[in-house]
Amino acid sequence: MSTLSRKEREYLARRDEILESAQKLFAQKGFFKTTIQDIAKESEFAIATLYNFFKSKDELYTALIERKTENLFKSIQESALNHEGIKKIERIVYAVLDFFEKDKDFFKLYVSERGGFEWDIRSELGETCHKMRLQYIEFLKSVIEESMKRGDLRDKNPWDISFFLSGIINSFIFQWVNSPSPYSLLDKHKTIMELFLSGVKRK
Amino acid sequence: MSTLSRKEREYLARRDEILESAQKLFAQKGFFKTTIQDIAKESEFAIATLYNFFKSKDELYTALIERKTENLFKSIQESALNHEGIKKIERIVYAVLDFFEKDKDFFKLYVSERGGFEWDIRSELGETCHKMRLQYIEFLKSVIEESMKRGDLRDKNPWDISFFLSGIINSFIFQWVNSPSPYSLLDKHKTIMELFLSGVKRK
DNA sequence: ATATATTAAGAATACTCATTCTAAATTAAG
DNA sequence: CTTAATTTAGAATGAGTATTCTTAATATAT
Repeated sequence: MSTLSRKEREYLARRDEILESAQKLFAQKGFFKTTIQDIAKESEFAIATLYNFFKSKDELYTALIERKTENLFKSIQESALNHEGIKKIERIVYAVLDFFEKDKDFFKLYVSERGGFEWDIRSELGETCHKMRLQYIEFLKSVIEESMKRGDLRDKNPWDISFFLSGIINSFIFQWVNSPSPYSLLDKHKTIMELFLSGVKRK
Repeated sequence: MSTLSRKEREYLARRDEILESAQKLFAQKGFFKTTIQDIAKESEFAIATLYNFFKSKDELYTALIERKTENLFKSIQESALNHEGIKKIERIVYAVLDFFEKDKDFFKLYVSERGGFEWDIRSELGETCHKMRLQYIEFLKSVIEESMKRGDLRDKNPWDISFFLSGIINSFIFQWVNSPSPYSLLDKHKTIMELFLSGVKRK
């Protein structure tokens, strides 16, 4: 039995429905071309009702990105527990692929906001996204440094390697999101690790 | 002596000025938050004058992206001439880095449009960008296949390797664009090639 | 120098929304 | 059942801004 009353649970369930509808539309058409009316229709709530849940369109969007980004980081960190060295990196890569495989739409928002190019530098959302992105890269860096200390990886600038790894992952997700023929993203896990570790040169 | 009349040359020069001003603003604030008035002020032309050069804001933006993207591909292809195998790949990577080092603002637009997430699926701009992106990846793929045939690279799915390579390049440019401390992007050329060829695993 | 075409400035137009308001309908609670 | 709160539909409001129009100024060409 939950500690929340039925009313509270229903409130949160409705809020989630709105967020999911909004995400679908934002991923399809982008922030600016998605209207509140679109979201109202998709979620089957009245416009005025949406404003009972969120103060503004911006707040709705921010809530959406923040919630999911937090989930992503939580998954990544959990997946890394109880593993060390290269195995730990492998678990992280798997967790990222798994997360986006289950939530393709979110990837579109995630990369759209990466760097916050569509936002004023001082926008609140830009700040939040930027912070989370740093948090992610910081974590990657710490894991990579650990692996270098263990002697699993060559000694190189750990920042470079973090960007290298996230770059590979993103480009494979990107390819998958845009591919017309559906396949499982997780199938690319092995390929990604192999390329990351050994590159493409013939020995 | 050019084949164009002075008038024509001046016309094109003005057009270029507008495009450069627009690029600066679009890179700073994004497409939707940049107004025609902003562009008029920045370029020091009147609003009505802008409409003598471009039918609409969309057309201006499209012209901008297309022109530069074409330049990028031209540079890449030229740089690859008279080289073979890994050396050829190295020249291509260098050309990309060099291009964006000289035109940081354009990178922001380029990645914002990659995949066209901010656009309706049927938008004309989305189409064009998508075509050019394919053209780029096709070229990369052909060069990589060539290298595999020569025995320089291991035999793998050439699509995967193309995305791998473009992913590495993009992530290093991305890092550079967002970095507060300025450094030369070209300095990363060696690192990129090394990672691409040999990965990070300790031998 | 005069006629023609181009450019400028900014007002006028026309839309598209985000957000708020209103009054009726629905639901929950006592 | 009655009262209070929530939800709804859709109209009203109010910004913002792309695009066009008008008229004056400027440059170009003959």
